[in-house]
Amino acid sequence: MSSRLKKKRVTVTDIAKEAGVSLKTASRALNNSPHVREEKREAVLKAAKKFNFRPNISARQLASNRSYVITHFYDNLNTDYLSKIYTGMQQACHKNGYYAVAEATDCSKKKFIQQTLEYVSTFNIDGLILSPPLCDDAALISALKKQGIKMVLISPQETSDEDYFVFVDEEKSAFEITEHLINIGHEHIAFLGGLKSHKAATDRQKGFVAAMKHYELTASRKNIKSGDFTMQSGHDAYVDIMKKLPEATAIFAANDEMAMGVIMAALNDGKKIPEEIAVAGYDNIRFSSLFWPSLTTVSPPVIEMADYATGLLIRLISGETVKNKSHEFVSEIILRKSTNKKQSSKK
Amino acid sequence: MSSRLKKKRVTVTDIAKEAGVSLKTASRALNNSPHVREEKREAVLKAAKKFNFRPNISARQLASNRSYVITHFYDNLNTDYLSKIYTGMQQACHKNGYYAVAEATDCSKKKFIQQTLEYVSTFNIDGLILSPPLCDDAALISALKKQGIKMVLISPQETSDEDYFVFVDEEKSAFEITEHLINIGHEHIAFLGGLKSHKAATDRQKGFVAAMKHYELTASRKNIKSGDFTMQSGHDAYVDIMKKLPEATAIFAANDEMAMGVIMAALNDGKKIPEEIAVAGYDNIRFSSLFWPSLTTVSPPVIEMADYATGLLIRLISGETVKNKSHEFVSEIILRKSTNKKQSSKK
DNA sequence: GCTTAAATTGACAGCGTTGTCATTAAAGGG
DNA sequence: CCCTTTAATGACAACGCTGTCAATTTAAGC
Repeated sequence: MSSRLKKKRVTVTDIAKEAGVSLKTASRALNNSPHVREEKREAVLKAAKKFNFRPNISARQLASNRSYVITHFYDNLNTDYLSKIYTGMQQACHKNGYYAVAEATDCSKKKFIQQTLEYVSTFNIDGLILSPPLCDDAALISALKKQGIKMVLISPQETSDEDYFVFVDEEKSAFEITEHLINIGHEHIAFLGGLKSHKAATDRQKGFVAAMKHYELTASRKNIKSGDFTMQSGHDAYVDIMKKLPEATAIFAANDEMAMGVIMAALNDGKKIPEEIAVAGYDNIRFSSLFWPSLTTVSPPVIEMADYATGLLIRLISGETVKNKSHEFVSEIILRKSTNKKQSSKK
Repeated sequence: MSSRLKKKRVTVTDIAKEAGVSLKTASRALNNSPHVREEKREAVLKAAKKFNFRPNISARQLASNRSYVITHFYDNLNTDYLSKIYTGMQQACHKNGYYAVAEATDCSKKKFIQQTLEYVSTFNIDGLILSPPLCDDAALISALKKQGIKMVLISPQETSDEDYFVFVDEEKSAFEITEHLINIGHEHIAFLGGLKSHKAATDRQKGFVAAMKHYELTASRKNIKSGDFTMQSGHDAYVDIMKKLPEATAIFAANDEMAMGVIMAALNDGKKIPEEIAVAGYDNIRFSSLFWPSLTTVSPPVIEMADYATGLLIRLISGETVKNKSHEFVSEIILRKSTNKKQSSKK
């Protein structure tokens, strides 16, 4: 019974016939070209809907000499972060008929810049998203620029007014989460920073110091330590902090892993969390909500940032001129069990 | 000076001219067609190399009516797992000139099957990779089959000999890691299982029981508990285990998160790890190596599985007939600090 | 060496879009 | 109401590759 007819694809030609216009007019209408009379546009869109028309992406790519592919280059093992970026890219790509691809690189390799350029030209990539640490590789970026390829950077450390980028105000968020600790009654708060070379870490420290000063609490050598972002270093720092500042009742670590190390050391030390020691982190890694006790932390809106960055990139690719070269995002403070006792508000 | 000549693309025609053959012969040589004389093939490949020829993917897609895109559909928030699958897919895709795409779905939605079918036809997807839980959605799979789309499943719970899939022997790995605990001297080992509905969890339990029996140790209600895969449930289970089986010196949890919960509860309980309580997990989530103490666990070769699955899929797409519909993988046992004391080998 | 079968090769027509450019219709100016 | 300008439209040629099928070459058989 089931006659296996080769299912014919619906093409623009079919739509044009149905709508009683030429192929090209149909194409224009479907691509939001301004040079189409309103009534014809409607007829075309109606026909397209009727036939459930989907343009053939390959044909479009071939004819327009664009790939409709945007690639995110990364050199980063934090899959959590990568997935969020990919999700954001997908969101923006879906809206615009683009493809999102993620590509790992190894920027320590000598040939990586050349390989990247080759990749871009082989696949005729329309645009790039670069995340840390690649977004700070001046040599890579200038090589790409020379090729005339569009790109948008996510959270670069150094910003130039030549580049398009998105970023998040780390200092502000650090201020706010410190403020939260102060508001719930803490006065002796220690900060556990990260590597000096990491701009985000120093920004977070600035925010901490600013908040402490604002509330007339001391922020000095005594309550500012630094780690290397690992859980182990968080553990060690706790021991150190308790030695030098035994009156501390709260610790704010510059990333979640160190915060978890702090929590484990504190538990090991017989302290109750959050009753005796409150702990806050930064980043909202996936594990922060699964951890026990769940971790109060700062959640950067990575998905939104990637979505915005990709949308911006697509506009650039389309030849639009965009005035604002950068866009600021604000992180969310996520209150969880590691600081949440009775919420004795002091405010 | 730099005359902005529009960089001309190298096409198959150029290669053909250089090699002194026809367009079609060049095309054949470049596509490993068997019907080309060796000397001509070499000439073509040499010319391609000389001109650094890269085929235009869009043109190929258009002419061959294939998209060269493979999509991984998932409904899973474990970014860690997803990233590994994507990496494996990328590996296989790179080797074969395909694109890898990852697409989130929500299989609780009514319309999700229809949406999936639409997606596949819109983008003319050549093949699909399905991971849990989608790989066990019979309705989805039969709908896709009806469309004639090729797919390979990753770790399905139920296997049919109609489907192509890759899987990993959970029971065996659970046996091995239990054996490891026994080998380093433990006799009273508790198992912390997961949800009954989760086949992997019951397999892991079977492996545990088998190992215990094999070494003539008891595995009964007393030392088999179950949790719900969360860290909190690991914590609670530890308390329970210590009540019912105070002589326990090792705990094997059916996933890493529960294992971490166990560790935290044990530390809180004043126990030293691994000296007084050894803990092993399962899955090797990213955090397992960052955790402190780092976690002994079972690491399923997800990247390799995805690589293999994708390679298989590409062969199916190419029309190859593959006899072995499934392929088994073996997980690696990763020994870390949470069990590693002196390695008092008993064997 | 001749006939037939098999392997190789190439001419050419698409694939479904978009770009170009010439043509036609509408609008505006006097 | 005619002439000029501007907007709208359509014919047709790309885009770079693969599929089809007929033409040609090579190998095989006797």
